[in-house]
Amino acid sequence: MAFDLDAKLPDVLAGGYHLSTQLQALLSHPLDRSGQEVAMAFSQELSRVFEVSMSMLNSNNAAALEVNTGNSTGVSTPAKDQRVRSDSGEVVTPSKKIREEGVTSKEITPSPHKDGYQWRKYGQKKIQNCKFSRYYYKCNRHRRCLAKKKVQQQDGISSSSRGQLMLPPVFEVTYVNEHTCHVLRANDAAAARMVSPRTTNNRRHHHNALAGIVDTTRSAGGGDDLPFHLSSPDIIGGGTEENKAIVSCLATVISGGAVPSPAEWPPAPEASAAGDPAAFVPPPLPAVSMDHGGVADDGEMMMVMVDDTGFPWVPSPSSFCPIEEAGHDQQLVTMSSYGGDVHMGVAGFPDTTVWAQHTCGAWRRA
DNA sequence: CTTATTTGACCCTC
DNA sequence: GAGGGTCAAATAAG
Repeated sequence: MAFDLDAKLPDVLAGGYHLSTQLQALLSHPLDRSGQEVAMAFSQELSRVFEVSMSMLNSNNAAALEVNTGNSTGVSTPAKDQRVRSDSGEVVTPSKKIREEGVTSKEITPSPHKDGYQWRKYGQKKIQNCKFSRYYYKCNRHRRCLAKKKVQQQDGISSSSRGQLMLPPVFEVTYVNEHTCHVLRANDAAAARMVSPRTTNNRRHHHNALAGIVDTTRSAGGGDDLPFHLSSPDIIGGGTEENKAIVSCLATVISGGAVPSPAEWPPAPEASAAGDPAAFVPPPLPAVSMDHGGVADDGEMMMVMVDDTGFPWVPSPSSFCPIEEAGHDQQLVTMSSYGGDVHMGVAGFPDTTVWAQHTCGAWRRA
């Protein structure tokens, strides 16, 4: 497959899809030597498709995407989003509604809704010279999350010019603003705990946290309306002693510091409850680092951690649950990935002694 | 009843 | 006035 220098990304991807289909057909029955060679050739071409696509995306997003705005001129996104100077000299974008927003990324995808977030549609607009309407979505994980996205089905690439093949619809997804929902939700969880630190609800959450289940129930107490802003990462400190303790616990774990040996660990709560004397075996320390963390101006705790793959972790809604056991008021913090299906628990005493941490959704015992 | 979606109206910029 | 983005009342769905 030769790559036309003027090729548009959707065309390159369409070609890749075509190759993939042919390769699948080829692999559907046993291959002789020549068949293997053909399959290898297809595979190499597919690799090139990915290389070229990545290159186009990385080198020049606007030009590479050739966002089809309908005029088919091949001209990249107009200067609408370019910043200009206002009368006061302030650098702003022309549109008031876009002034405080920024396009964070664009992508071409056949599945515009599978990005790990929950979105609420708030508008639909027929765009001039576009065959398909444009859809507008806001992040639905938190009412005050600023993230939005626009989804525009691409014209003219639902069927291949290369012939017989009918391709699935392809969408251009434009993401606007970074997600703030993870921080807002962390704040909600902390606020809920501050409001009612010893309720049966918390006990239920405690159980869920131990089981690695993310309770997606909205936090009570009108947390959505709490004032919040993320300060710089150096804000650790301040706030309640409890919050300080939790932050300190996490910092200890993250830094790989004074974690007790397994022999020093107390039994897992559920092991105690079940009368099971089995040892509580900790998993290896995950390679994580504190990205943001500390106590906000209003005294609420927050944190965002990033693991060695750059994946962010945030406190789940079931975080910060007290464990009243053996006379200790232990704190359990469950960190949750955005996907909600992988968890890491960090627990400790208010005296900042970290006694356990865990990955992969459940407290594991030998 | 609550939540999500639809869709016409409105706002803003060019 | 055109065009794109957002709002919000009406409607649908669970």
